[in-house]
Amino acid sequence: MYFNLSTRGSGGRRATSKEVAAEAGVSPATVSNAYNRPDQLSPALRERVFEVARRLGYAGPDPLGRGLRRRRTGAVGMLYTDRLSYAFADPAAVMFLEGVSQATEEAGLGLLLIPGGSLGDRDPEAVRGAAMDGLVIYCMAEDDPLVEAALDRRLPAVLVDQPERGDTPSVGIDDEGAARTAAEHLTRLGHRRFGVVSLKLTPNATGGFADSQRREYATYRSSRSRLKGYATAISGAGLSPGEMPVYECTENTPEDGRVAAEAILALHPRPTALLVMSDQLALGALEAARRRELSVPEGLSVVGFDDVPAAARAAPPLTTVWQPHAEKGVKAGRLLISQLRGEEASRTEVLPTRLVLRGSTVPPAELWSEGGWS
Amino acid sequence: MYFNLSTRGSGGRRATSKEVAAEAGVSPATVSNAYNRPDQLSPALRERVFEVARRLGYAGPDPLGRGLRRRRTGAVGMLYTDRLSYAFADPAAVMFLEGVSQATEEAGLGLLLIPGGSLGDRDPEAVRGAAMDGLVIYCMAEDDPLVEAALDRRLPAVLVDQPERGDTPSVGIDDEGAARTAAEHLTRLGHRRFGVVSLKLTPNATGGFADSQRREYATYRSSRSRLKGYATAISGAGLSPGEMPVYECTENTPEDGRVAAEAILALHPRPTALLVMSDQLALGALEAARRRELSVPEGLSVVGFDDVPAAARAAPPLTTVWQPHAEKGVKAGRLLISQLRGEEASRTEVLPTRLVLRGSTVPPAELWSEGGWS
DNA sequence: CTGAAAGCGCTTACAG
DNA sequence: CTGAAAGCGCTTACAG
Repeated sequence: MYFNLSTRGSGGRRATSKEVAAEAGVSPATVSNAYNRPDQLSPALRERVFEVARRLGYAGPDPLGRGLRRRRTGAVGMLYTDRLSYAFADPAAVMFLEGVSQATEEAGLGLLLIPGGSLGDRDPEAVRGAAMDGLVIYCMAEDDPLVEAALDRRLPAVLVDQPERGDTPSVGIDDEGAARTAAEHLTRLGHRRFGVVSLKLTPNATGGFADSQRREYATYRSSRSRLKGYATAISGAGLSPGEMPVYECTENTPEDGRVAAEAILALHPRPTALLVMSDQLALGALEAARRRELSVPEGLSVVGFDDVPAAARAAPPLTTVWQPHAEKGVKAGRLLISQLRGEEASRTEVLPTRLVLRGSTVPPAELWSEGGWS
Repeated sequence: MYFNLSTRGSGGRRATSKEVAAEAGVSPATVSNAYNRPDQLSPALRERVFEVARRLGYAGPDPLGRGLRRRRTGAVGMLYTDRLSYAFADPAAVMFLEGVSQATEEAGLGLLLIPGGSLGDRDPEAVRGAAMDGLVIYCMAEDDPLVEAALDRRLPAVLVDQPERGDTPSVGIDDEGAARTAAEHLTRLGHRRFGVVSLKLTPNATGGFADSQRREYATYRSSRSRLKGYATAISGAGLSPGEMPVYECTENTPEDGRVAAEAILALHPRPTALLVMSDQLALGALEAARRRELSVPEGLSVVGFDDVPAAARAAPPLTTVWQPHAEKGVKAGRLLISQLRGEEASRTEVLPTRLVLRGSTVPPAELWSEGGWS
């Protein structure tokens, strides 16, 4: 035995297939065959190879050597908008990941979460250096340099909730249509004064009211499309969307939603309805109303987006736009896997959404006294 | 230009550093230096190399080639109890992952989620073949073959919520003590008849009431320790823990918790208090009580475990054992990273827990009529 | 500041 | 059923 058999990582040097071969008196090819093509050698010889491997502490072919030779890694990557750790704080992203992981696990693939660096300086090093066979690009800003870097890898890829790019397959929803439906629900109830609690419009968002130029040039497609959908509904009701206050949040958390809603509710005249781009934010908006002792829905209607589990359990239960997060993940994963298998994948999948009516929306109080709705 | 410049993955063959070198009229070492050691060549030459690289569609050193040569991948692995996709459905696991990803992202490392295969036949292939520099082993059964396979890799590793093994560092909580405290809270309130809604005791659990042997030989340490803690408290109150019904769930979901609680609440005499091993399960227990029109806490006390966000928002708010999930993840991640850096890591970290008293526990109804507690 | 050589650990035709 | 040879793409001393 000519090497160190320490029991733990850092210290211990692992045996190689070559060493196992030498010790077993066979060629490296035979060791490889023992692991990869059992039919290529006698069971007895195979057992002998394994026996020697066990003795030398050889745990099977090194993934890097094998990967280099075979030109694949057995893992797919995942690129997310924000710092990775934020993804786990966002229920919608978690459901999406659940779907992706279901697809990759079915295929026996690992799922590599790629670090994006801090938001200020997105560092493309990690995406350039990630060992993966393909990747899912989720919710990134159109001008995020990481998208460029990722696409430059020329790996099979799937874009999710992003604009099409080249011939890369994509999956998403009709954000604009869904947002329009949500806003139309409110205009039909008779609301005339709206406020929008918005997700980030650009990666470097600082938060606060967004002017019309900022709204127009949002680089997150979902945010831009939803804004457009809200505006279309407002215009359709004969109102002017330009005057509608849009407060931009920097994080998709109830805290940010609360702050945004507080700012909007301090306006005069006060909006009677809030269009909120996510349920996480909407949960915060409910809290803001509570703090102002403004009851929802009587004094304020709120409509969210996503239909995360907490939406139904909120007080009051939230009217919101349902979208199939997990299914989106499964679809994205499968689309990627079929590319890995060399199958021709469909180009674009647009998944359905649905407005879910719950307890957070009613006609505005003004109409009650007019007797128009009672 | 002597090769194919397709824009998408599957089809396009990527250029190699060798080809870039040839085209630029330099050696491969110089190309490597352009990417890895800018100080080793003139800015002008470096720019020329990049220019050629761009033209040929070379996106930087291939991670596999580089990884093999450098003997590291830039990613750490994560092994989870169950199918990967279940992890995303478990809020406690998600918070743990949030912590791990925070630590890995700080270090610029990827996080590779390793597929475990279906539960019936755990397939160690993926853990043998995963390209990673180290790994976190989270909540696995003691006899899960994947743990063996993972440790055989002799990579730096951290065990979480699992028994110590060799000199691998570990992080966890005092499950037994925390469970005892939870149960003592109920015995002190005067409860005498308990039921336990248990997490899985072994990987192949089929669900249902668990006899004493099964309880004793549970291979999930957390489950076994919590059972022991409950039993110690019960004994301490002069009662016999052996008679206490323990219903084992197969998944950590509200649905499973509901089914378990329904089975326990159908017993005669009916327990006045439920010791539940997770908040997810406890949420289901609340639902079971609701369906029986048994009000909590008046007719039934319930104490959970984990203190996930939904626990505080439940009706009634859940008395439960808080534990620092995210911090556990951060600690595990950092412990792993310090090993990767060759630093000597501490062996074991036991994080604090705390019983959080909320609205789901009161003295048993029997005592009220006796006037002992009013 | 640049290049030639060796080698990271493996697998795959191919020849026997 | 087994082995010798080539090579996957890169980086690192080392020599100049």
